[in-house]
Amino acid sequence: MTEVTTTGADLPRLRELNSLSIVRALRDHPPSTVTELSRRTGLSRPAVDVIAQGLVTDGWASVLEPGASSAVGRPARRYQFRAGAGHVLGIDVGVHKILALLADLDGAIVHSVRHAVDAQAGPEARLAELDEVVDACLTEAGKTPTDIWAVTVAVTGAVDSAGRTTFFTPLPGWKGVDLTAHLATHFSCPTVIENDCKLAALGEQWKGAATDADDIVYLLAGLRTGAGLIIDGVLRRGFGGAAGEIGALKHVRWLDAPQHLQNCPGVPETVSPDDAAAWVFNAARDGHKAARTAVNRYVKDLAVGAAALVLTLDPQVVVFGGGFSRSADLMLDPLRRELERLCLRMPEVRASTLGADSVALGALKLSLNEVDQRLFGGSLSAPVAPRR
Amino acid sequence: MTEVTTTGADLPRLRELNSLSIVRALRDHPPSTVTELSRRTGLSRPAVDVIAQGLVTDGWASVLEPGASSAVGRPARRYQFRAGAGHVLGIDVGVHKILALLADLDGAIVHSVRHAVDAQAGPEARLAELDEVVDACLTEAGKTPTDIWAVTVAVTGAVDSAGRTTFFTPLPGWKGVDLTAHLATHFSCPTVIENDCKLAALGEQWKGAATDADDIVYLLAGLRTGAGLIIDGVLRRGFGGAAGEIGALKHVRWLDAPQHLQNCPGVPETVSPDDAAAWVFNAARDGHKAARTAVNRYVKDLAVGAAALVLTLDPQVVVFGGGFSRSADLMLDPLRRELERLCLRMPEVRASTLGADSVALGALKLSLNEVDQRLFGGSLSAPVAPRR
DNA sequence: CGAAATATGCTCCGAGCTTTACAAAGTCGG
DNA sequence: CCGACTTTGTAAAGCTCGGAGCATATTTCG
Repeated sequence: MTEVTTTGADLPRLRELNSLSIVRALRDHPPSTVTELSRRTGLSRPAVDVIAQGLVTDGWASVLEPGASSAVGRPARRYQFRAGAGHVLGIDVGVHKILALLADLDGAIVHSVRHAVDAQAGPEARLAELDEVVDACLTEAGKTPTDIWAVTVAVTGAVDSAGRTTFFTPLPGWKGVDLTAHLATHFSCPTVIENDCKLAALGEQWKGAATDADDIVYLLAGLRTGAGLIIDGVLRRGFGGAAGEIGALKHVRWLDAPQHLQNCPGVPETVSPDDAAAWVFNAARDGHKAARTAVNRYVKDLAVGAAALVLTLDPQVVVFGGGFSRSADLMLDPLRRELERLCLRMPEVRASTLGADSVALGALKLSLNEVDQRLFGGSLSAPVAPRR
Repeated sequence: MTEVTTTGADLPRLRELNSLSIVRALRDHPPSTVTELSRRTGLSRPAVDVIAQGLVTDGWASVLEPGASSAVGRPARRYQFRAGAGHVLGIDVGVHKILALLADLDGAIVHSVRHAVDAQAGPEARLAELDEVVDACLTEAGKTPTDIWAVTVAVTGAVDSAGRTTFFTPLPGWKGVDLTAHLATHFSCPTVIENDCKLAALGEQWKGAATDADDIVYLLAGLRTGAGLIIDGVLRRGFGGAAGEIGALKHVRWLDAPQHLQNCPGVPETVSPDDAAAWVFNAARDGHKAARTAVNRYVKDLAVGAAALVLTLDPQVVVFGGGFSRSADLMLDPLRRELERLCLRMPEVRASTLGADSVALGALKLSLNEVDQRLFGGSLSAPVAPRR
C-alpha cells in the first residue's frame, strides 16, 4: 500500500546524499583534508566539516591528527575512510581446492586460507571443508560472522538467479546443493553464488590484466573451457545466469579441445592425465614436433569459440586465463593470429596476470560491489559501525 | 582545471532534482493533480505546487483548468507534461527507401515521410534524397530544424563511435560518408548514427514484441542477416560498434543462408531475384516440396548463428524480425526446434510485431533517450521551451 | 620576531521543504 | 435552496541545511 518509489528528496535526504558523496571522495583518496574534500565534492568547507565529523561519530571515518606537515600553513586534520568498519569474504570452491579471502571495505586482503580438497569428494565432504576454511579464515583473523557484510562463493557451472547450480558442473554430486541455504546458517549478511569464469573476469578487471577496460571477454582455458563477460563495466549473467556458455555449441569444439593436449602422442606413461598438458607445453617449448601441433590444434579450437564471443560482443580486451594461462607465451600469438583471421575488429589479447587467484579475487570484488550497492544505492544507515 | 565531478548538492540543486522528479512523475501519468504528484514523489503538496507552477512558467508543463469533476470535493487543477515543447527525428536510410519519423517528447508520432530510393543510387543521390525527406517531414508538420532536439539515423553496416560506417555496407559507395558532418549543416542538436539491426532491436523493445524484456537478441532475417543486442535494458554497441556481427564467422553460414531461398529449384523465371524468397515462402505454405526444404535449410543456417548469440548472452527473448518475418508462421517453430537442440537454456522466440518500421522507431527511441539523458542526467535548464 | 599562508570554528543569511491553518470550490443530502 | 462535508489552493511559521564571511589558530618563511 505504501508508495515505495519515493523519488523526491527533502533536507535530511540531501544531507544523506552529501554524506555519501563525501564517503565516496574519501574512499578514492584515503587521507583527505577538509579543503580537499570540499574541492572534490563542490561543497563548501563548513558543510564538509560538519558532515565529516558526523561520519566520524557514526564510525564511517577516522581522523589522523596533524602530525608532521610538509607544507606551509596550519597543518590540516586528515580524515580517512574506516575500511575496517566491515569485512567481506570471497570464496573459490574449486575441484581441487577451496580458497577463502577476507578483505576490509577497501578491498585490502586481511587474511586468506587455502585447503586442498579431493577432486572426488562428494557434496557433504566439500561443504564440511568449506565450513572449515571459513572458520579458519575468520578465527585466524580474529573476526566473527557478524563482522562480515557480504559473502560471495564461486562454483563451477551455470548459476541461476536463486543461486542454484543448474545444468551441469564438474563438482561431483553438486547439482542439487542449495549453497545459499547452507551459508544462511552461518551468515546473516547477503550471500551470492556465482559462476567461477564470470568471477575470474571480474577479478581481472579489478586487479588483473584489464583494469583499463569496460568491455572484456575472459577466457578460462584449462581442463575445462569457459568464459566470463563484462559489458559496459558490469559483469553480465544473462537472463538465466548462463551467459558465456558458448562452449555448449557443437560447432565450437570447446568440450574436446583440451584432449588435443591430453592425448598428444609422445606423453610418457609416467605422467598423470592431469599433468599431461603441462608436459606438452614444456615439450612444445623444447621444439617437440607433436607437442607443437597439439598446442596449435588446441588454440585453433579455442579460437573458434573466442571468435564467436568477440564477434557477438566486440570487446576491447580478451583476457587469456585459466590453468593454461601459465603457458600463455606459447599460445597468445597463435590465438591472436586465429582471431585476426576470424573477427571483424580485432580486440587486444592479454594474458591473465592473476592466474588461479582471479576467481577468489573476483568473488571478493562482487562482495564489495554488493556492499557498495547497499551503501551508495540506498541510505547510509543500515549497518552502522559504532566502535573505534 | 575546473573540477567537473561536482557530486555534492546544494539547495538549488535539490530543487532541480525535485523538479526532475516531478517531470518524471508527470510523464508517467499525463494529467496529474498536485495531490497525486505529492503522493507519487513523496514531496509535500505545497512543495509540489511551487515546483509545478515553476515548470509551467518554464514551458515544461501546462495546466488543464478544472472542468467537469467526477469526485466529491473541490475539483483539482491538473498538470500535464508539455510533450510539444520539443520534437525528435528518427530516420531509416535503407537500401530501397528512406523513412523519417517525427515525434514529440512523449514519443507520439506527429508526422512521417517515406520516399523510395533506387537501390543503386550513389551516396550523393542518397544524401540529397535524405535531405528532401527531412525537409518534407519538417515543413509538412510545420516545424523548423530548431524545433528538433535530437536526430538519429539508421544505416546498414557497423558504425563506430564517431558515426562513421566502417568495414562494409550494402549501400553503394557509402563507406566514407561522414553523415554526422552532413547533418551538422542542417541541425545544431545532437545527431546519432547507428546500425539498423541495433535500432530495430530497440524499436521492438520500445513498442514491439519484447516490451517486457530487458535481455533481447533481435534477429534481422532478410536478404541480409544481422543482429541487435539489448542487455540489461540497454542497447549494446560493443567497444568498436561491431557487436552482434556473428554472421562474419565462417562457421556461421549467415552470409549465404538466404541463397537457400533465392536459388531454390522451381522458382519461375518471371520472378525477380528480390521476390524469389517471397515466392518460396508462399510455395512452402502450399506444400511445395523443394520450397519446404529450402526454408528448413535456411532456418537451420540461421539457427547456428542465433544459437551462438543465445549461448553467449542467455537472453530472455529472441525476436525474429527483418523482411522474412512476414513469413514467421513458417519459420518460428523450426527455429525453436533448432535452438532447443543447440542451446542450454531456451529463450522465448517471438515474431517481430513492427516489421520494417522497427528500424525507424528504434531510431526515434534513441533520439528520445538522448533527450532524456540530457534532461534527467544533468540539469533541466538546457533547451528551455518558453512559448505556450 | 613579524608576515604570509593555510586551517579551523563560529555566526549570519538565504533557500527550500514540511507542518499547520485557513479560505475556496465543489458535491451530497435533506 | 441550504448546510455539512470533502478536497483543493494558498499563506504563514518553523526547521534544517548549505554558503559566505570573519575572527582565530598554527605553521613556515624571510
